[in-house]
Amino acid sequence: MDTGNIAGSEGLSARDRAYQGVRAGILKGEFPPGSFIEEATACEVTGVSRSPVREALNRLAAEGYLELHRRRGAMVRALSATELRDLYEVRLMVETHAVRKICREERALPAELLRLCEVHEATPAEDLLGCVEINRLFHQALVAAAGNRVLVDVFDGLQAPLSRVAMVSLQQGFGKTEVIEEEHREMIAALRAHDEARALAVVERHLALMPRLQSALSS
Amino acid sequence: MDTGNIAGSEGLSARDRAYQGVRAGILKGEFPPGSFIEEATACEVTGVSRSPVREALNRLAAEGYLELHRRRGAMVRALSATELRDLYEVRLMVETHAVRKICREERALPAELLRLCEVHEATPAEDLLGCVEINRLFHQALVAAAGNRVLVDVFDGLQAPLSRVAMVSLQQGFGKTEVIEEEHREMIAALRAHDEARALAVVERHLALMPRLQSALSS
DNA sequence: TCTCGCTTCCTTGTATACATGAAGTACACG
DNA sequence: CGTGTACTTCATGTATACAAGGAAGCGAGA
Repeated sequence: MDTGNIAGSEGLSARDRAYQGVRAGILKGEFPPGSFIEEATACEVTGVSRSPVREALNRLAAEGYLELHRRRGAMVRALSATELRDLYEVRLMVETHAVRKICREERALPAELLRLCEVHEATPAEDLLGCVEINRLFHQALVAAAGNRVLVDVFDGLQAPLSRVAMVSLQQGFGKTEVIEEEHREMIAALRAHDEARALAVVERHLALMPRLQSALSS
Repeated sequence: MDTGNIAGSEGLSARDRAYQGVRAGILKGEFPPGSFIEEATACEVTGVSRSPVREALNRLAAEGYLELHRRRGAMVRALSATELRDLYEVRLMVETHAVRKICREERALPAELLRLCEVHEATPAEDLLGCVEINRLFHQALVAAAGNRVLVDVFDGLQAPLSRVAMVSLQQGFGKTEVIEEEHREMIAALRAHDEARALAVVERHLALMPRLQSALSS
């Protein structure tokens, strides 16, 4: 039953191994959109039995990676252009709300935001995965600064499907990482000054770049 | 193994029976907030085995009813005043966004909205569950009219935790159902006229009533 | 009597066996 | 040759058996 110990799987529960294994397979394109993942297949790939695999598939379905058809199995969902647009519209709504709240209530900015900028600057542009993660953390911290836990949960829920295009986005050369970092700094400055109009402008400009990759969606 | 056939459970999968059974227990207060629900208990209550029960508990945890502690079990979550406020803040954000979009893009209103008003009028005020459901459907249809599927998903995600207080809310006498229906009609009129300011005012007034029940939250 | 440690039990986590129902195929009939 | 039906097969849905870890209770020693 030992499949050779996936790196970093020490101490993780079988369910988490199954989740990460299947998720990675989807992200890498080993399970192309539209294809069905049978439980037995997921078991072989991840090296765990059906019980944890089923829980993992359920979770992946809840996060939008899969579509569960009763007695048919788990189909890998394709991200349609429409859905991508909808996702970014909601994301813009969430971040806009967060920024407005931060400015109006003059909330203190967490040191985390500035720290992430430093980390970003110190990260080589070649490290795509690293930049994507830092960018995600920045926006998450921004939303968290609004002080609404539910809002953060909603934002996190959007991240799962968006993570599927984030890497593609950067690989395709959209959103140069230096530009992103610069805009993050500008955002911090605007928020510090409680300049709502300017902060909103930055958010809109920053997020407007993303949906362009609709054209790169054929994968 | 036959526990006497819960009403309306014909044809439902064991997982759904488990889900509805445990959920009903939480809503009815048979599992008070803070208490732990053991899998074996859920099995006895719902009459299914542990496999579907586990899936049901996972789903309930994802919806915010339960809090899963590793190797400790499923604790019934209490809705704190803070969380309730956060939920309504996000809900207001979502509905505001939907209303703005409907007005600006001059979207057609689905006949569903008006139909729900008629149904609401025809429903006796004593039928609390019915009124709650109609109200939920109205707001869901309103959000759906914005034409963003992801937005609807987010809205639906808010409903699960809010359903726990909706009934209490009406029982306590907040939000007389006639007032609610009248405001729904006013909302429709404003949207028809693409009167953004008026529609937004109605939304805010309509939702502002709800968080008052924070005081009735001790249950 | 209090505290430390061990043991035991009970819970969750995981694996596997069994049931059920659907989909695909092959054969027979029109 | 096309179509319909019945059978076979196989994936999912469900139940149960096994493993492992933690918490509570009990006992012994200080």
